[in-house]
Amino acid sequence: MDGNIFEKILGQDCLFVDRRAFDHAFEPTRLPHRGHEVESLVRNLVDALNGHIPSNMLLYGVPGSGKTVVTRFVLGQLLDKGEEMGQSVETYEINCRNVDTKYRVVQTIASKLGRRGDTPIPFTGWPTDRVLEELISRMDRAGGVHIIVLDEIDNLVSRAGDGLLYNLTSLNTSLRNSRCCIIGISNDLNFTQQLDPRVTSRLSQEDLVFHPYGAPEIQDILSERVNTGLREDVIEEGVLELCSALAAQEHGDARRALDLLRISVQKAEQRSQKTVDRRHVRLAQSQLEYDQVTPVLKTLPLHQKLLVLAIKLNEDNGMRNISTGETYRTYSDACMKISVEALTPRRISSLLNELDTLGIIMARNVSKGRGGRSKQVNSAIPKGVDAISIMGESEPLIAEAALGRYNLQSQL
DNA sequence: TGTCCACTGGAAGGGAGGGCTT
DNA sequence: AAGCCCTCCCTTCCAGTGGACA
Repeated sequence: MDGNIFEKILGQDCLFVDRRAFDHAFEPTRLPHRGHEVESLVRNLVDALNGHIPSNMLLYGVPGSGKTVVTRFVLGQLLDKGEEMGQSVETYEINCRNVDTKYRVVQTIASKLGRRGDTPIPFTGWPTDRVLEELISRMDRAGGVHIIVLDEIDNLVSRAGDGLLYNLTSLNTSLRNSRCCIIGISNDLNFTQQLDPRVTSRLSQEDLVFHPYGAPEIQDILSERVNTGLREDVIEEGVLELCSALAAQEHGDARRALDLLRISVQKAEQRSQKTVDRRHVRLAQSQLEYDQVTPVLKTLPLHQKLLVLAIKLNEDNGMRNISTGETYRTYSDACMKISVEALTPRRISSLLNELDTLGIIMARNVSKGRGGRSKQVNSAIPKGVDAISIMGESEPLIAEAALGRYNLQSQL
């Protein structure tokens, strides 16, 4: 081969000026169409600078409606101002999708407050109350105002209950030398229904609803990022409109629009084209659908994979709206073929709910009268994903065996 | 109006695995 | 080493449910 293999790509014209402008974690300096929300947060959090305790807040809105980015933006400015004024303000952002138990949330915050010489708090082992006590003493030691942001708080409550929120919202009664404020961010408007009324009244002293972006608003956000992230005149007419319209269909998700645009630009680059047109957006759309599902599938535990396989198998045989019972029969059949003990129907019912939450299947409860009550299950997996992709490349024989095309037992 | 079906989903608890304390 | 605490994954039990049907 002539020359270095990287040279060909390195020499290519790049359409991006700054790729980070399309990152989900990118923090823009302007937040179009979120002025009202920024102001509400600022009006409340300014108390932290005056030495008072800001009200606890709950921010609601569909995914990609700017809740997290607005909160980060405001807290960033708050920290700057606090430093300038010599007011001690600490902020903690916890994503409750990753940190989803009472112990871990408290442990994460307390560890962030740790200093050299402190006993490190283990990931597990201590009684939760002890970690909570440690948190209180470390907060008091640091002093000032502590603002705890619990992103995807609905996820925490559905997994771990509202015990933690009870503790956190009553921290101020135990703190002597510092003050604490909670900002909960939720995708689910009705999640407070799962809470004890006492927790609800303390937590949602102020509610802020982020309405989904409409297509024109998403278009403004995209234009902003195009100016920062791309070369001039790269985007052809109609591209931003299409990205915005597609994302607006998906409940006004601005992140989705940014992903679409970023991948569209990459598609144009891969083809050594100097501009991005609507065909690139269509290509990006189908890649996004594929990419959304396959990494999630790969990380699923074996029984969930088998469950997805069972649903897919039924669908390949022309079935739609498959009942829980039918899904279970196909699943346990597949388990038998690979000599794995099937889980109980109760467990499978829960796993179907989990797969529904992950967006891998669509399940809804229906009653067929005397035919009983059940779920109607359909897969949400794009057509191009086959059994091998579901089971993962490392387990092709298991996939073949589960489909009955290969005898695993003869190999055991 | 009551019965019945095929489940759903809450509650309780077992057991494995991991870590800390005494 | 024993005892304790925590999470995670799972089972078992069972009351509850929506709507067709007799």
